Amino acid sequence: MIAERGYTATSVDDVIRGAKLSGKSHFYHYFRSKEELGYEVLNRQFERFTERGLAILREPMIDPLERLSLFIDAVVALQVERGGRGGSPFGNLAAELADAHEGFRVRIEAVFERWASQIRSLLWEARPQLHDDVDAVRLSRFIIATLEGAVLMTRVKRDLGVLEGIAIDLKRFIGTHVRDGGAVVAMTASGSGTRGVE
Amino acid sequence: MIAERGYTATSVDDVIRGAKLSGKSHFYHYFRSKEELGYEVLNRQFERFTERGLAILREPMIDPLERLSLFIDAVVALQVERGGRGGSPFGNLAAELADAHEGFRVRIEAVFERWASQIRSLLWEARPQLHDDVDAVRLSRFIIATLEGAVLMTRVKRDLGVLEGIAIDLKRFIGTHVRDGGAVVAMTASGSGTRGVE
DNA sequence: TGCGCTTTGGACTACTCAGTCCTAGTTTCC
DNA sequence: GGAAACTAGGACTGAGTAGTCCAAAGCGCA
Repeated sequence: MIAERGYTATSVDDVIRGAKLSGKSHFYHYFRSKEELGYEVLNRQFERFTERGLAILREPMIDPLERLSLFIDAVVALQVERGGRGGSPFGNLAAELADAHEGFRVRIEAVFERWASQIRSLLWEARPQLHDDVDAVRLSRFIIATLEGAVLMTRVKRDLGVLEGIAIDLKRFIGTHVRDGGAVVAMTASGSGTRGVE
Repeated sequence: MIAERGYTATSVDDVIRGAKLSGKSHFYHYFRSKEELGYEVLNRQFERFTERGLAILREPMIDPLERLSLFIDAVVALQVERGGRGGSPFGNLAAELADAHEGFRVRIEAVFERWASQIRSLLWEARPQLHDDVDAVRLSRFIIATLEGAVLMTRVKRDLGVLEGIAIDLKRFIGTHVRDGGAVVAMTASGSGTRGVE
């Protein structure tokens, strides 16, 4: 509920009704405040994202750049599953609370940082295939920002084709960092296939 | 206030206090509802953005790709002005209301569409300098999504260097769409210069 | 049997929210 | 002069908000 409707717009009573609890006392038996619930939700969202998304970045048997491509596909797939609604739980909370609530801000910052560090170490692993001047810090931020922005635009336009198109361009951009050895074509090869129906 | 704190988090009473009005009646003399105020705010934000941002895309005396680079610089500068706080008024409202409030959703969609169409026509103008396979629709969406995502990440990390770095990469990506004629270096040349202090 | 955790259910506080209604004085402009 | 628009100020409704408090069950386990 928080991921879809936002933190402020989700009342404790809504949560209680949604979870079919008996009343306030039941809720406050487990959470000291709504804030604490929000933190816990953010934690669990990140855990889920770690399992279903970031895990791909660490697959040891697959070529790192291929993994990165698969990860981008996974982000697209996750969004398709939800029908393009809801968007990114991190991006949503960030937009809502980054300026207003320092507690959330630092936690969301940590989420992005852990995400970025996963990409950085993948990039480090792929370094023999990449140009020497590739800035892993900058590129990892670029990838995250573009994906977050893409998910947001997709939600506004209600068109999953937006996300798919941006994913293709993002892969292409990553491909420009790859040495032109001839053998490496991982990035440009695997598009996500189906285009959204307009 | 709405751009900074969000629509839901900004109460009508806050607005009245901020504008030093005498009371509710004064406010409701001009706006039928809070919703209508929100629409008007969105309109004005877009007008301001049109004047101070999108105008650059239409400058007739400057090379189109150079204009695009300058526009990206302007987005960065606008964010620097605000100290990285507040983020994009469109992105914020989008994240907050895209799923919950159809009236805002369509209006924000229209904003992004008008923005994208400006970039598309610039790309059309620059077409002699670009590769034949450049997809203007997709590229325009990519640029907007990346900028929106970058502004959001910058706000979370409280580091303007994030936005500046992404802006550089974005220009570089646009540069990969340019024909290698030798003369065209507009994109890679003008970085925004200063790096943020970490 | 008895202790402690969990569940149930509701009453209650103090506050904020958008929006309405009413009255009265002040500009502005035709 | 007079109508219409604007400013001022406050009382009020009805609904929702986070959070507290209390009392009585149900529960598992030693």
